[in-house]
Amino acid sequence: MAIRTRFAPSPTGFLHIGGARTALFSWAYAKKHGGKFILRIEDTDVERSTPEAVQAILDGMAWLGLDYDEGPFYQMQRIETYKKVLQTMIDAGSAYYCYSSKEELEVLREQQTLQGLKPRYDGKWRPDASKTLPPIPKDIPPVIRFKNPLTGVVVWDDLVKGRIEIANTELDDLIIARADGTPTYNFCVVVDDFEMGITQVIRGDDHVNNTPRQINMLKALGATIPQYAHLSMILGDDGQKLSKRHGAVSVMQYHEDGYLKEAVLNYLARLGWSHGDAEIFNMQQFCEWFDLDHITPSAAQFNTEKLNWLNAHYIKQVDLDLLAEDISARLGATNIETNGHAASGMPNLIPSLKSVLNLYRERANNLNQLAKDIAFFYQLPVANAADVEKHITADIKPAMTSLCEKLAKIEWTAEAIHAEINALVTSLQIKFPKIAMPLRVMLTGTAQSPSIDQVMALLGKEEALARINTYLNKNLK
RNA sequence: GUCCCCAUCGUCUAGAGGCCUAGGACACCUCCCUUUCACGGAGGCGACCGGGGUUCGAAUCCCCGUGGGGACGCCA
Repeated sequence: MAIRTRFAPSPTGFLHIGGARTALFSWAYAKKHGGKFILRIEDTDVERSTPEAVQAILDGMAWLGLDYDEGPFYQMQRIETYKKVLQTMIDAGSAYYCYSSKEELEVLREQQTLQGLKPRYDGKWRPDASKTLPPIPKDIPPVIRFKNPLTGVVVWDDLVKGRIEIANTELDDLIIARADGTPTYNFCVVVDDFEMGITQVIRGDDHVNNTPRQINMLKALGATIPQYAHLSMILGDDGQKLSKRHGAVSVMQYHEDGYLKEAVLNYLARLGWSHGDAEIFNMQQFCEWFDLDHITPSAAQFNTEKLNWLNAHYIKQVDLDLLAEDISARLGATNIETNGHAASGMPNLIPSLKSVLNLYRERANNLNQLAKDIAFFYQLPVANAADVEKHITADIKPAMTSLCEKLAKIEWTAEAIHAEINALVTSLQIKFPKIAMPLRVMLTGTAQSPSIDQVMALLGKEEALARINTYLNKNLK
């Protein structure tokens, strides 16, 4: 049978890391088996669903490249279908009207909780051959409840957690349509999974408790029961549960925070799933390897350090044109131009972004940091005061002046620059850093950079000498 | 409270009864490289929650604890 999986978020917020991983696993499973991946928006909670949230989810999936074969289907556009099924179930006696008011149910729940019982519907309106139903109140619009079996157990072989067994006595008759006639979550899921021919339901394990109810309804509808795979949750970096109040962020936030989607995908893939010792792999490999057997049933803690490590890897690997495009956008966001125009106060030629990235990508693990680190090529840096004080001292002025004179005459390559500095430190019998460090601070504004000769080569002769002279013209301490 | 789930280095994990003196990765530490900071390379530290079984043999199977989590909505 053809594999059909689905991702079914409710649009009440952005696509967070847990949702993204669920989508990724569902997507990969379909890809692996040559099946279809379906996107379904579960928006039956009209109060909390928003179009912005729908868009945020779509954006998140688009960024990660999680393309779907069918959908997005919106449940609110399928109301007529649900109503038909609802009527069928009432006619068949597998669902019934319930006139218990919200207030009444609340009192019931309170009493049960007080008695240490599991809060549940008492079956007041459940039709039964052996009992007569109370008279129907005029002023209460009824909800529809599913007539859950009273005995027996629901069993399924969870693809990640193994066999799970829940007694029907633990379940009550859940509401499948509200008083206003709109169907509820558990019911819509059942109808949709059935009608959309879903073969594997891969979702968060907060749904484990819904599964027996859904299976019972599926059975009542005469549907084939799909296989279920319940993924455990992802904890925050601090081991705490992720929530709106605590630590949960949109996947798009990772983009803003300087992460490559390749790193996020690879990281997410390894969170709760493994393929032997494989740590670094692309999505094509992932789709080939992916299986449900190697998913850990226990919760996983998010680890930013490891994400950073993967990010560093992919910054080195990613296509240079794409990297330049990304960094250019990040620089542009801070009004730094990189394409041929000189920034204000910096009259000389500027190096190509790609050549700069070629030198700098090796040492970066974050795109924002990378953009920040290379900004000095495109605008005058504001030097770190402590570095200036430490490295640019009056005693280096003669050496620096003489170096500038030499540099002015040479062909501007890293090798030639290096040779000049070397000749200078040799003749003066000083250590290389004695010259390299002040140069670094003068040129880049900081005491950290790649080989200073390579930085200078990229900066260009005029600009490099100009920056050095700015300091030589000052009174140095 | 009731039901369900989970439990290997700090973290992500390998592990399907003997291949385990428990492997890999991130982080951390040391050394090397070096022109600073990184990158990179080589090492190191570091775990089977506890107790009972089953078995010739248990990280692995079973039971009981303990700890953590989830669910108990006219939310999804």
